[in-house]
Amino acid sequence: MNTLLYGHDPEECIVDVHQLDECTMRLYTRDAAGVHHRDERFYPFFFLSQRSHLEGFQPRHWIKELEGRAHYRYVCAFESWPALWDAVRFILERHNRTSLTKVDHYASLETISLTPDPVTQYLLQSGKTFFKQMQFSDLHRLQLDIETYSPIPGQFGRASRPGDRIILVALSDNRGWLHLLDGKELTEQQMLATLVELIREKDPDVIEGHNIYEFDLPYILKRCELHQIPFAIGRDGSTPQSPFARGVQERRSIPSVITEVGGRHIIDTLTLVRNYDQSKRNMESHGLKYAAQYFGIVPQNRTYIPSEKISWYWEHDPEPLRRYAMDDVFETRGISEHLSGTYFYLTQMLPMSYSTVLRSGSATKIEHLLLRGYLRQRHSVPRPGEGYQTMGGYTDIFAVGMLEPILHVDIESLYPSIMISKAIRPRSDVLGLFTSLLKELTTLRIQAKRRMMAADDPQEHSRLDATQSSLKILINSFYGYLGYSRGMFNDYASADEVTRSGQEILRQMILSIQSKRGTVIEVDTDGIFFVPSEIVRTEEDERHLVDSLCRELPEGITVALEGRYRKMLSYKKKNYALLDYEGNIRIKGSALTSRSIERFGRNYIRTCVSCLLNGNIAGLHSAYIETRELILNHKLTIRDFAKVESLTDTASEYLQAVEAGKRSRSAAYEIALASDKPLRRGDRVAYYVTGDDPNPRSFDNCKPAAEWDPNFPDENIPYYLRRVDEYSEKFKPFFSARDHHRIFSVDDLFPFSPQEISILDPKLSPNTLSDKEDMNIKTNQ
DNA sequence: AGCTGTGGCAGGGAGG
DNA sequence: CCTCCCTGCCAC
Repeated sequence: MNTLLYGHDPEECIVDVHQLDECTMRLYTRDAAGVHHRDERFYPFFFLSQRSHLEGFQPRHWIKELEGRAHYRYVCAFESWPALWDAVRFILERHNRTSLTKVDHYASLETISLTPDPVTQYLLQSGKTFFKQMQFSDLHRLQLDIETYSPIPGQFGRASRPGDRIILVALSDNRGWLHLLDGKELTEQQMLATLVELIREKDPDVIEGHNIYEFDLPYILKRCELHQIPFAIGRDGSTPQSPFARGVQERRSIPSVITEVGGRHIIDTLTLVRNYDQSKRNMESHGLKYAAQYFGIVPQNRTYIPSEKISWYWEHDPEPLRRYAMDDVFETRGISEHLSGTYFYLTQMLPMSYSTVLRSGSATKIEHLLLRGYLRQRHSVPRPGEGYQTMGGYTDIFAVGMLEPILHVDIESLYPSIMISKAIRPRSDVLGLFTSLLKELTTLRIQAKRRMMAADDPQEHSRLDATQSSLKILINSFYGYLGYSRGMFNDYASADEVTRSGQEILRQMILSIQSKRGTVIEVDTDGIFFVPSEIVRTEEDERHLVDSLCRELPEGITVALEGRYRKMLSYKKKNYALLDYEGNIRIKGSALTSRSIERFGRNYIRTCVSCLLNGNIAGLHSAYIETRELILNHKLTIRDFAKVESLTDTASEYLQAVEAGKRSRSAAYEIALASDKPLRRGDRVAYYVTGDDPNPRSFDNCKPAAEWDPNFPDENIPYYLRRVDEYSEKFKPFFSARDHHRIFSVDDLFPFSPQEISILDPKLSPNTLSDKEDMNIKTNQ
């Protein structure tokens, strides 16, 4: 089983048609009654996107249409290996190809691409790029950034406009090399040719850039095309490719993302930042400048130039622009240094390329591990099961208000621990790889963590930290995979069993804390916030408490003290704020902190929460008054009151849903549709509300944020004042109705005085946990 | 095209 | 007013 984890070398991957005989399958058939029958014979097989590829092919074969498959719709199974080879030759001749090479590993069971793919082939042939036995610091990484010019004032350079061009190419690498190709000295053709030369000469393993997939590379490629210069930067002399540049996408003209080049890896630091923020969720933007500030890697005397002024600077004062470009690549390197190590080490464990590891989700990674095991053992794989998961984590709230002091305990790796200790796994995993993989990875992680603690060398320490955190990501994905509707090995009943056990353990721990005179405040899935009994005074006492909680839980389940806090503001389930002993405040939950709340609202709520946690009643009232004043006097700018929403649907999906009455019109979509830019999935739209109706239908009283003019501010003042009152409503549970009204209202004849106003005692749920459960049972009946 | 899960809160629109 | 439904965002 060990060998499963040391992947990504040629013999572990089904890379080309010569290894096809590693692939076998069982056929499953469904009869009229819907009952599945398993055909006991094994067949050689491959997968096809179109049945027509085999039209006219004589030898006996089965073609079955797959359900729920995106690219490849048919599986073809042959009774014998010679029949398979006949079919392969037949297809090759029909399509005038000399070789078949598969492209991506997700598809390793279902795909033989008819597109020769030198990129992947080269990646797989070049031992260096497997990263086996390599350390992150051994990688030669090169950072690249281009600046573009447009003769039209205030416009960005566009790759396809002949008058526009690339004016600067900034390069750096992790060995300290910095280089600038300058359009004042070189023509664009010369720059592009030199760029190719430089990359080939430097021979990096990895090329990095911020938004390099969707901006720098496509731009460079387009310019190269115009000048008829091959952008042959691959180690095999190939040009960058999109892994999806195959039939279907080309016809639909979906812009393909460039992610692969022969023998090297292309890494977009924008993807790194997005992935990072997906788990942290506290970044304001994913742009290079903000991210560099966020990670504290801004060079001294950093030059900033707004993008619409680039052309002006180039014409009038190019020197700052050169410094700006160099600062960009320097920051790109810093971000990659910070975030890519984890993916690098993951690539050593998964049968995927570096950039695929970066761009794929966690369930895909688990599936690849399982698939590799099945392929090696020449065993058939199941199809995804139908059904749905019915259960999740247990969440509850037992107290609302201000509480102190606070302990936060959490069960370590709850779901993985349950799956290991109860050997919960997909029933379709007949080889039993799921549990052994999970155990193996957990053991490796514990070892890595132990060695990390012991490591003196800071570099060794950070390497081990990256390793263990990448293992953690994998380990935590096993549970999600069970309930994944498209997972070949999914098993909803097993997923329910995991969550059911989790709920049971958490309830047990709540009772345990209550029996020790602790006041439980809020619980969520695997963690509990509570006020310990008064006899728990020292940190020593706290440790004892945690130890005794641990002893009362089942074997294999451990509890850790996750944090200790001075005060907690408990608002609703999954919504609370914490004040630690250093005076820092952490706010959690979509009701209190959310991107969909306007910035002024977030600031206002944060100020109020801070005042509450610090017992500053006067501060609440002045925050209310000041926020109102800002709105009334047009002191806010568009960045403060614009609402930013992201769009999940395409234009046609939205319009259809509205037409069908399935959803109502929404301001964000209407704004996006009205603009001249095409609406894309995931676009973020910033808009504000206009008019003077405090309760407007926002979709016909809204304007794009970009159209707001500070000289003629037309934001809807009554509406935004109403928002302040709505936000103030959130603090109702903390005061008597009278006090709340006094704090959150404008001064009348008598000026506001915080005297005699006090924060209410917390409202404890009158019932114990067991009462609550009784109630639930009653209401269910 | 890609694609781990459930639970929970808030806001907006539509219709009573 | 209220309720229902939908979406977006967030916690874990």
